[in-house]
Amino acid sequence: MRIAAGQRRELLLDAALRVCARDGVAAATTRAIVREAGMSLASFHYAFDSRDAMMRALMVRVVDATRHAAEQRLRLDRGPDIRAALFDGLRGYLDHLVADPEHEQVLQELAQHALRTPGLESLARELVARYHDAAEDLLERGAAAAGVTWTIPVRDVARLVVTITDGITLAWLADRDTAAAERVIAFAADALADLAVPITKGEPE
Amino acid sequence: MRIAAGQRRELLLDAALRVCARDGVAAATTRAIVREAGMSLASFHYAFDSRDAMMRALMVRVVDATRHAAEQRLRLDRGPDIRAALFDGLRGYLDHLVADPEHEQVLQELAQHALRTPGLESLARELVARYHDAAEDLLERGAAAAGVTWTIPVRDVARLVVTITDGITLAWLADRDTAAAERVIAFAADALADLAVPITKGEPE
DNA sequence: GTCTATACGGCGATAGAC
DNA sequence: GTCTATCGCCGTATAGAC
Repeated sequence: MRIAAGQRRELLLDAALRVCARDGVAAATTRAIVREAGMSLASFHYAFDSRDAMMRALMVRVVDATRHAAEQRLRLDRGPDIRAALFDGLRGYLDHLVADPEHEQVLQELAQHALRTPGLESLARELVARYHDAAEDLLERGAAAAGVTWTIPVRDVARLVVTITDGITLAWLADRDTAAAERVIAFAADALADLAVPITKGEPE
Repeated sequence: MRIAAGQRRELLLDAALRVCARDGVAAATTRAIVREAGMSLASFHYAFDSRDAMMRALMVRVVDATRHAAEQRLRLDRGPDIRAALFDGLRGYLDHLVADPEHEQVLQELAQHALRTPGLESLARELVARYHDAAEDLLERGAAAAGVTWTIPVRDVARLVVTITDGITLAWLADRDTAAAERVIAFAADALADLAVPITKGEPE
C-alpha cells in the first residue's frame, strides 16, 4: 500500500495520540504506534527522523489543537453577570475533563515529557503560553459582554484561571472527586469576579 | 561487601530518588539506579522483586516524607493576621519550589506514573490526600493563631490551597516566571483570607 | 519515492557459580 | 548473600529491495 509521506505522518500522529490516551505517553513506543496504525515498523522511520521528532510534531499539533479548541468552546461568554460567566466557563472545562479525562491526562504527560527532553522544553513553555492566551481571550470577551473591566492586567487574571484549572485537573485525575472540584470552581468564580469592576461612563480604553 | 537486605533497599531507594530528580522517572531504570548506588544489577533483584515493587516502595516513602515535611516546615503560622499567614505560607512553598525544583517535578512525575500503573493508582490518590491533610493542618493552626474560623469546611479550604499550589507548580516548572507566581500568591492569600471570620466571644468550638 | 529485513544496544529478569 | 553471565524483548536505526 503506497501512501504519501505527508499523509503517513498524519496517520502516525493520529495513532500516536490514540495510544497516548489509552496507555500513556510512556507506552507510546514506535512499535505500539505502528501496530495501532497498521503499518510496518520501518514505515515509522521513513515518515519521521526519530521518535523524538514525532513527539515534537505531536506536541505542535496538540498546542495548535488547544488554541483552536479554546477559540471554539469558549464562545458562550455573553451575559451581564461576570461571576456567572466565570462559573459557567470553569464548569464547562470541568465537564470536558470529566467527559474525556484521557485528553487532559495526555496533555499533562506531554508537557512533563517535554520538560525532561532536551530540545523540547520550549514546547512545554509554549503549551502553557497557549493556555494563557486562550484564557486571556475568554476573559477579555467575557468582561466586554458583562460591561466590566479587570482591576489587574488581564494577563495576570488569565494566569490565575490557568493555575486554577490545572490544579483542579491534577486533583480530579487523582481522586475523581467531581463535587469537590465544583466547590473549588464556585470559590474561584467568586474570587475572580472580585477582580472585575463595572466600566464607568466615559472611561478611557 | 555484605549488606543486609533491608539496608540495601534503603540505599537503592536513595539512589532511585537521586536518579529520578536528576534525569526523570522515565530514566530511572534498574541499571541506572544500581550504577548510581554503586551496586551490581543482581543486587537490585535481590532487594526487590521487580522494578514495579521498587517504584511502589519509592512512592510510599515519598508520601511519608511529604507528611513529615509538611509537619516540620509549616510551623510558622503564629500571627494575628490570617491574610499574612496565608501569604507567608504560600510564599514559603514557592521559595522551596524555586530552590529545589527537581523535588516537586519528581513528585508530579511519580504521581503521573502511579496513575498509569495498574495497582499504583491508589498511591496517587493517597499522595494528594496527604497534601490535603498537610494543608488542612496548616489552615487549622493558622486560623487558631489568628483567632479566626473558616466559613466553609476546612477540608474544602485545604483543597483550594492544594489546587493553587499545584497550579503554581505546573506553570512555574514550565516558564520559571517567579514574579508571576508571586502575583498569583498575593491574589490567593487575599481570596482565601475572605473565607475566614473572627471568632466571636463565646462561640462554640 | 516507498517499503522491508535486519542489526544493535539497552531493558527487566533469571540461573547458577562462589 | 553476592556476583557474573545470559536470556528474551523492545525501541532505534540503517542498508538495501521494490
